[in-house]
Amino acid sequence: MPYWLMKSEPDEFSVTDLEKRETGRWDGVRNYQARNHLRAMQPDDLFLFYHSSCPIPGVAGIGRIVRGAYPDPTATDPQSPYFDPKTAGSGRNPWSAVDVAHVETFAQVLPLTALKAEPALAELALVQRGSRLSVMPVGEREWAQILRMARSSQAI
DNA sequence: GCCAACGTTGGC
DNA sequence: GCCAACGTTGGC
Repeated sequence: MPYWLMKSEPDEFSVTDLEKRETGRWDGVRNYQARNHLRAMQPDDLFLFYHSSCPIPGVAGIGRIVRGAYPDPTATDPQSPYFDPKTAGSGRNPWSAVDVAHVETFAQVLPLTALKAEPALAELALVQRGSRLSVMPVGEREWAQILRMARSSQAI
């Protein structure tokens, strides 16, 4: 089963927000590469919930896909901050959303700095120079490594 | 707030 | 189809 990582600004939508609501819709992705990853997701796939553009960027918890990709309604909703006029005018919606459920909130965020410092994670797309991709696959070995790191940082 | 890196747009 | 200009992402 594939694993994923998805970025969100915690001011907008954090792992604790997801925890409170239990489920949510992951929408607003407006990059084709990221969208293609969304479309590859299947129910029960797990993902790392990454907090970006915040005091401590890093992996904050785990979520699970509960519904595979479907047309992103925010693209055609003029009230949405993710409204895409081009999509709305075209009658065809190229953007995708998935539904997600909360699995776990880490006691502490596993910071990006720790991920970058770990040689076993050198291949991770997240730590590549200049990577801005907001939805990306995570290899099984990397997944296991990141969970180990998250667990051990909680034990401190 | 700065800036590097990247994606997108639009003139030609 | 090229490529400069612009906008966005996201760490620092």
